[in-house]
Amino acid sequence: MIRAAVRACVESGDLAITVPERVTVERPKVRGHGDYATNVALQLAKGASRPPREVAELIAARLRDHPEVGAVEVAGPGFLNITLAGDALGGIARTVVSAGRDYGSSKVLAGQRLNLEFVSANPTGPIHLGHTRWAAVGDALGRLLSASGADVSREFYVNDAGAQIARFAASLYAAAIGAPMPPAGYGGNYIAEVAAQVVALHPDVVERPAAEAVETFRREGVPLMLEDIKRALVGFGVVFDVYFSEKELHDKGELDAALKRLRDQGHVYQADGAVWLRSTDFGDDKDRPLVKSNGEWTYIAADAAYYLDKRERGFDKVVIMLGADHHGYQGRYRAMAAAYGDDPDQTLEILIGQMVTLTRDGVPVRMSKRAGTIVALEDLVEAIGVDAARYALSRSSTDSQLDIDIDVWTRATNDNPVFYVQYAHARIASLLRNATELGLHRDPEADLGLLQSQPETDLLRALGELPRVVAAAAELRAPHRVARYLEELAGVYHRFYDSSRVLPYGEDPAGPLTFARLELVEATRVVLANGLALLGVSAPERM
RNA sequence: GCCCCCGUAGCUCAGGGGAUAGAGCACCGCCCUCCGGAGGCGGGGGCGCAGGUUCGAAUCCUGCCGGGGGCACCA
Repeated sequence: MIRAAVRACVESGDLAITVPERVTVERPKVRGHGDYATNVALQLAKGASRPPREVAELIAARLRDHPEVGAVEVAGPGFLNITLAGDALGGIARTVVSAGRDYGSSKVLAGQRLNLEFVSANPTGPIHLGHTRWAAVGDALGRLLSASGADVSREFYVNDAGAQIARFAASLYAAAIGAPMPPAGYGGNYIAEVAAQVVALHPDVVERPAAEAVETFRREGVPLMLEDIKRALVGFGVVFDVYFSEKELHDKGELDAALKRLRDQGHVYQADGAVWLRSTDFGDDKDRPLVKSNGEWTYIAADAAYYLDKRERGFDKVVIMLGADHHGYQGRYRAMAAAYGDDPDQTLEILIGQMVTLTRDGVPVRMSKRAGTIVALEDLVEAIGVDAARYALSRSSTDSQLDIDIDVWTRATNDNPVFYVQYAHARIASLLRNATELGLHRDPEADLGLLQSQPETDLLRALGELPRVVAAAAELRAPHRVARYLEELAGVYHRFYDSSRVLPYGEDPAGPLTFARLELVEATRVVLANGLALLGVSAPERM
């Protein structure tokens, strides 16, 4: 709308500039600044060689011709404050209600094929807290990207090959025969549990020669552990499209193919008995080995093959979510992509999430019943429940370290943000139930132009924000924006509710305002439910 | 030494270069004639420090200080 106004100014010769690709529109914080505000005039003033306020006046004149615009004001150094026509604002409620579950979705990312890899916990133990953060954030991001029109595949990379798997198998074997843990073995009760399951499948395994027995524990134990991980994730509401096996990459010869390709492109050399990728040519701070001097593949070699596999499956962009302790990977990963001839800025995106701790009574929780010295997903869920866990993990920027205080997240008061938002939804559901009992049914023809009070228009404006919030959260890979928006919306709704009676008192008849407000309430319910769904958090009818 | 993240109210945290920097908690004072008080209203209180870029900086750049995490032929 604003771009159209600018274009009109340009076409009529009023402004000698090019129409900008996109203009910034925001919802002003201060009420006196209209429903929407934009700073285009300030940005265009220099190019047009005209004072900002003069530019603003020209654009304002065009905007005033728009049917949905009530008033346009030029303010301050050249801001445009736009007030919508009264009935246009009410129309937001109708838009929301008729779109229902789809409200908030868009096509802003249509045409993008994204591979979203997250969690990717080694199948050598339960999912720990850091992975759990990614489970919540990655899943929410997947939902946001899909809602924004992107074609997303959610992927879990299973590191089922290599040294850590050997240690896992050796640990299982040791547990089964009652031997001491091998050096750098895995601890925790789950080792004994998995070992017992393998023994149940192969009662004679402990009688076999050690090498053969360890191989049996590897072959049977890894899938059992992976099933355990999947179960925990499903219980957490997180479903992957693909569990991708590293071992299959090896078995299919994809590492050899990846190495050959890098070698053919001239980025590989021999030194000290190892095979190296000249990653320093592509901005890495040192070269990286692909094959160790003992002939084994390195992890980065498998990553190279995996990246290539994803690209060959047709993904435009490979998104990988990693913990802060892996941030050093970025350089070599980017270098690897560049060595293949890709532009890492276009095809690779590595998201780094900071650490998570769990505290109870102000002291960090460090132990897990089952997982030993790590805190596992199941410990978090047991402590605060799935909804609170997912919400707590999703409501902060992944750039910030996060501490989850069990006391806060189990409290049933509004310093527990998830309750604050869910309560607003439950309260609305209750109100709508009461309306039904009174025989009042929502009227799609209700006169929404009656919604003119401050609390009503504030609520309408807030409801109108969801599509922008969703699109921004998807593009910026920032699901926490949705949570913060929901908290704000819940507050706006509570203020409306407190000031505006919806249902008629006692025996009073329902009037046109009753039906208008019922539509507004239903629209609020839809937005809260949709927002919570994007975070994978339930929207309860009762609490 | 080098790399990444963070530093905003007493606490936990929002804040996509814009107007008077926000929310919850905590503290003080209020609001129940019927829709869930798990609510609402009001009050005090803040951008680590120093430069720079810009019409405009919490936001971008540089340096410093403080906290966390990395820097393997481990994963």
